Amino acid sequence: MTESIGDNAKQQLLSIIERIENRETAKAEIADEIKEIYTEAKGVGYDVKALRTVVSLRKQDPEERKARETLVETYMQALGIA
Amino acid sequence: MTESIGDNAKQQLLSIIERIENRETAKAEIADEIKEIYTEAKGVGYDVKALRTVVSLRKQDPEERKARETLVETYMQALGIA
Amino acid sequence: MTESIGDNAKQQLLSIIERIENRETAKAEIADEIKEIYTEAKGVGYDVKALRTVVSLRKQDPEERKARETLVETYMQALGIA
Amino acid sequence: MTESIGDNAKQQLLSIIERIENRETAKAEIADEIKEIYTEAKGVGYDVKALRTVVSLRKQDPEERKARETLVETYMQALGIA
DNA sequence: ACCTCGCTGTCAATGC
DNA sequence: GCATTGACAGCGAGGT
Repeated sequence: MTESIGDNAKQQLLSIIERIENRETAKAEIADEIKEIYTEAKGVGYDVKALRTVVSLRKQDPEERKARETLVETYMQALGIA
Repeated sequence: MTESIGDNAKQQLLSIIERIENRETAKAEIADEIKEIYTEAKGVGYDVKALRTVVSLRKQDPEERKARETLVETYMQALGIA
Repeated sequence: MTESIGDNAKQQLLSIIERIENRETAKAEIADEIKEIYTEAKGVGYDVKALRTVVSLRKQDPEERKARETLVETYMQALGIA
Repeated sequence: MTESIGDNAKQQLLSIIERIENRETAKAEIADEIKEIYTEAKGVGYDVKALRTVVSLRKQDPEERKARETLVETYMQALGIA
């Protein structure tokens, strides 16, 4: 026997770790790209925070969104806040 | 010499750590209380997520809030979303 | 009947919101105190990040901690990292 | 004039938003892949939490890591914790 | 169905 | 003052 179970285990572990690291690198790169787009947008006059809100709103189901918005307004009015 | 510098240092470090832990415990208790209030509110029919939104809105400066809201709407309309 | 259901509901909602805000204020104060302690410690030469690690380690169950640490070391050695 | 400034602005905004959404989608897909790898590893007997720790440790600069670790141990020993 | 835990996004603090 | 980094809270998934 030229190869022990231990070696196989090591290979397997290494493979798992490297696959994860590989994907994490890719993810980090994309995160950077997103950041760059926001920075660029800011450079031409957009409000980054508002843009983030827009992106977030577009992600949500319109029905759900409307429903919750109404509820929030109801609560706000009950508290005497326009 | 009955007391070394090391002992003083240990005492100082211990004091720091214990003060931090003491405050963290207090903080965690309050966090639990907040959670309980939300749970209780949910029990009598309130929508927790909407309540959180209300609390969050009340925290913000009304002027700022209004301004950003307007901006978001402008963006949304430009995108053809009511 | 001098009071409508609506008024009761308003009172209830206001009570909930105010209780939450009250606790959140208390929580924020404690968070500030914790921050101050770290700042003070930094001022007398402690490494804040290391202190945070110590606080975090002390929070964990020693048994659990030891077990996981061993496992991590096993993995690290399999990967050829001391 | 067949095209107003407003239209250009709309196009620009739409472009920004779509580019962001596009990258966010890609990022979410990768995050899913990472999750899958962990799940798979768990299926063949690995401790997911320990794996995460390993990945995290490998990310850090060895020098820095060693230095801070030493500091943490110093503090721990001063507190009488092995 | 609850509850814990990890992930993500937000916010504030710090360094350049 | 801006950009980066780290702490923190909210959200969602998965396990019990």
